[in-house]
Amino acid sequence: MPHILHAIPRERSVTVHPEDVLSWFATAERDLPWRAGDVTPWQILVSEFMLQQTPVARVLPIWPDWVARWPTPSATAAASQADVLRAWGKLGYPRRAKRLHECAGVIARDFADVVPDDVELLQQLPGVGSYTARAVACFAYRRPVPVVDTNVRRVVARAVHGQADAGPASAKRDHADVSALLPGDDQAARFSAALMELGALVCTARSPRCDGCPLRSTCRWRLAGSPPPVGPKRPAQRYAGTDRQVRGRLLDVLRDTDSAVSRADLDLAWPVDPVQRERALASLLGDGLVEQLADGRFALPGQDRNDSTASR
DNA sequence: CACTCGTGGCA
DNA sequence: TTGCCAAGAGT
Repeated sequence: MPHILHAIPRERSVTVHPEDVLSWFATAERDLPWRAGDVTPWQILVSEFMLQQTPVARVLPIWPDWVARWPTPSATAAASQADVLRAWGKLGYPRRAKRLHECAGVIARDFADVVPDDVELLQQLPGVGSYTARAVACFAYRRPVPVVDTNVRRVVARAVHGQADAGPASAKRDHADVSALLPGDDQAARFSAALMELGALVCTARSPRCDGCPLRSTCRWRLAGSPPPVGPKRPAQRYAGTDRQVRGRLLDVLRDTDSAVSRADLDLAWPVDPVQRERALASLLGDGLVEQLADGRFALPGQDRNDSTASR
């Protein structure tokens, strides 16, 4: 008997008991609007697009208005890209808004306006990667697939591997890690939501609240004395002065007006460095987030331009 | 694999 | 103040 036990590698012994996480979740779950019972798969997909690299608090004021205005893929696809970009506002990474618009068109045209429930099909949609495909399959269709986001990877890194933070993402290993924890029955989907919630509320990147953690008695990282992260940390990404900031400024000008704007108007948005400004504008045109009209002015793609200032 | 791509809040 | 970070995807 002891012989068998000793043959089990430490890494693989159980440190996460699903029932502990689920009972914690029952009391700690946030009342997020996209978790309500009458929310459709499409509306859940919209929330996942918005939540890609964007905090919940910033999505909260945008999502309800968005899904009320465009409740289905076909309704979304029928909107102009300009209206979509304006409704997206300052959520950031506006290419997501464009991909969401494209995604709506594909679902409306190729899937009869019904969001697929299969991970492989979902992942072929524009803007839908491994995480989002699994999140929709799980949260919208209750499929028992592993859902691995940055929160889950951090919880697993700590509780299972005893490391302060997760290393670089590795789809195969990450999915295997979570699959090993998933309760095999109809609790799997709820468990995935609970694991994400635990990472978001308790097992946070900075100053985790271990006192309130349902895993505190078995967490390998805690049992090891909460050692600091090992290895080199990636240099923090800058924003001030980057092309991304310039793109943001240019797009901000175009979102704020119903009419097309001249190149001189765009110059005002980033006067200091014309070379960088032109590079940013070119990249926005290349991304299809901005278009240039025949008269040389610029506008969000597909917007109505019946403005009286148009030169004839 | 490494890099780009927004934005704002918080320690 | 500045650095860190937030339900990633695409190239």
